[in-house]
Amino acid sequence: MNDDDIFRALGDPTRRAIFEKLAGGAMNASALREGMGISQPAMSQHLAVLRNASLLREERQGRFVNYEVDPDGLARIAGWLAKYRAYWPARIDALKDLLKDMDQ
Amino acid sequence: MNDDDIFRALGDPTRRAIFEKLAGGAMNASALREGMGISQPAMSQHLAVLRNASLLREERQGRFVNYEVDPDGLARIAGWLAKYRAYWPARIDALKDLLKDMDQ
DNA sequence: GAATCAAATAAGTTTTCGCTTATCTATCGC
DNA sequence: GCGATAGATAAGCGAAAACTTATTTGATTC
Repeated sequence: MNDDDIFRALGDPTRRAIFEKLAGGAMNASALREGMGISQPAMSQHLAVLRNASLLREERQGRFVNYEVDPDGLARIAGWLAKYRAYWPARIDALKDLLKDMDQ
Repeated sequence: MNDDDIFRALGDPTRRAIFEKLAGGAMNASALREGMGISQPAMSQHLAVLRNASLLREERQGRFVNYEVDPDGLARIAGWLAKYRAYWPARIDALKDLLKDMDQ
């Protein structure tokens, strides 16, 4: 797992959509596939890329494999971003939200 | 400019290296090229991709073109990341640093 | 204007990526 | 064990991406 894997994984719009969907709650691969017009192997391959980037974790449950967001990958992005905080404009709503959230 | 352009731009290790270098201070394309074994057109193409993703800004100065980090792209990543803050582990040094920085 | 230098663009080639179909592995219920 | 289902893996193909060399554009200096 490194920055390269992470950014490359997120560079694909389909994978970002998958990640976004999983952020709403854990799900198995078949459930994930619903809605997005994607073949089973394609989904499996995307999941492997995301998992390999520490953006997802898998947990086998019988015949199904449940996927969920892995905070490690996100933390890594946050770390990368933190290196450039000198450049962030002072007033970004997202950051203010973040501050509020972390402050309590 | 959208998330797609941004993540795709950062998906390439050479471009991340260019960005990292510029984060240390504005620089023209030739200066950037020093150290990294990259041809002039390749650099120019990479810069175009980064600029197109709002990660860099250019400013022509006579015969040279000075490049610098554009906060817009970074803000966009921060925004993307903020959507998933529910998943961030509470104790990440990078985030604590960030908090300290923003708090004053 | 001519020569020079920084950078962008054009065109072509090679490598990488995302997809497909086909097959394999693992777990279930009978 | 057998058939069915969830998911992973293999192999191959077409499109996109990153590079190359060659050329062009723009600004400088003489």
